[in-house]
Amino acid sequence: MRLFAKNGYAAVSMRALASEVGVQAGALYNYTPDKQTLLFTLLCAHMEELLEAWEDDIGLSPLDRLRKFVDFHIRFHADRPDEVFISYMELRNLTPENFSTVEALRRKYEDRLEDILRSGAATGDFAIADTKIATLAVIAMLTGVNTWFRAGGRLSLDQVIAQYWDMVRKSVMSG
Amino acid sequence: MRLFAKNGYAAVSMRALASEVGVQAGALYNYTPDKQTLLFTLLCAHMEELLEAWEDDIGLSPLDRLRKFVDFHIRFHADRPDEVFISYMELRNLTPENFSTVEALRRKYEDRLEDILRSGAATGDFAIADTKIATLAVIAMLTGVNTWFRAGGRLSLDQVIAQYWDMVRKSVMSG
DNA sequence: TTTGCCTTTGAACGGTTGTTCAATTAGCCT
DNA sequence: AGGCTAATTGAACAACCGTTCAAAGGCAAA
Repeated sequence: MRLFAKNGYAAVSMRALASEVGVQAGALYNYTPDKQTLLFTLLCAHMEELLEAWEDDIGLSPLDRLRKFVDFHIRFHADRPDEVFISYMELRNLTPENFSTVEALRRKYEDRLEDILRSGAATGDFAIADTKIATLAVIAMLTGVNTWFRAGGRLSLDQVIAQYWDMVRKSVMSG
Repeated sequence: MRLFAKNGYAAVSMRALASEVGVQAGALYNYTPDKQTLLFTLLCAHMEELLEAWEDDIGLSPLDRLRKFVDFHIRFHADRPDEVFISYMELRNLTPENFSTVEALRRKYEDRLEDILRSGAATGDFAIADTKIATLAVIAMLTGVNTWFRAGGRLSLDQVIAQYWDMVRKSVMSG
């Protein structure tokens, strides 16, 4: 993960991966059939961990569910910068079938957010023209945190989350 | 641009680039000292075109300036999917010096938006806790359009811009 | 201590990489 | 037509790529 994130999948050789774990290149083939499958496995594991970690609470109001989602998404992604970076940058290095699998997992995650936005739109708590677009807009905004946030910087993660929540909340609210 | 966007910088050989323009690999070295500089030149040109294309109008209200920015950003980026893709994905393939140069251009562009947000915050039109964060949040949200928008899809670009403008406007507005 | 199995090595495979360069070609000026 | 310059070729370079595999090594059970 570290090597892929820093240098890119194509630029990391099996020999470099092997030397990172103190082994010769050939030995890696006891653990993965090829390099492509290794990337696929890493991306799948990350997406499944993401899906498993998110727990919705449909007893809450749409607004509270959304707040919880924003908090969860930023925290989960901030904890895993390498995994997030790879799963956005290296999708094109997957075979078409593997890409479809990972993309389906991502869409499944997006659906979690769209559910919240739809329910809020239904109750009139939210004013959203198109929930699919709003979903993608919010996720892009939240995931963007990873491109600049560094622990120990000017702002704490809590402060960052507070402001993002403020913006997300207003962006979907009616009135 | 097309090849880099589709396959990634590292996966495109000089021979592939040459054959795309109907020439042998050696001939490319009359136009670039090396592959790395070619990428750098492309990224620089794109960022400079972006900066040159944006024209602010400080005579307008902060809200109108922001509306104009949203419209401009989405349109400019939707017109250049390859360039945008590359300039987000291939930054790590630049040497440190080249990376700094491109990053400086990007920051310069972000400053254009932050100027607007700051002026709106100063007049009280906007309610923004931290203009730097708001800048990055808005740009991430707008640039995200490129990951899914395709001309001829369910929504026209005008419709997309309208909804993004609605969300951006609300996210920075007071009240 | 020996057996048997699983892991690792290290060399080798054919192919591709970015880059260089002498030799050739192309195109324009006189 | 001849001559000069600039562009292009095609071969060559050393280095590295993902992957394979016979040989060697490590280690627990008998």
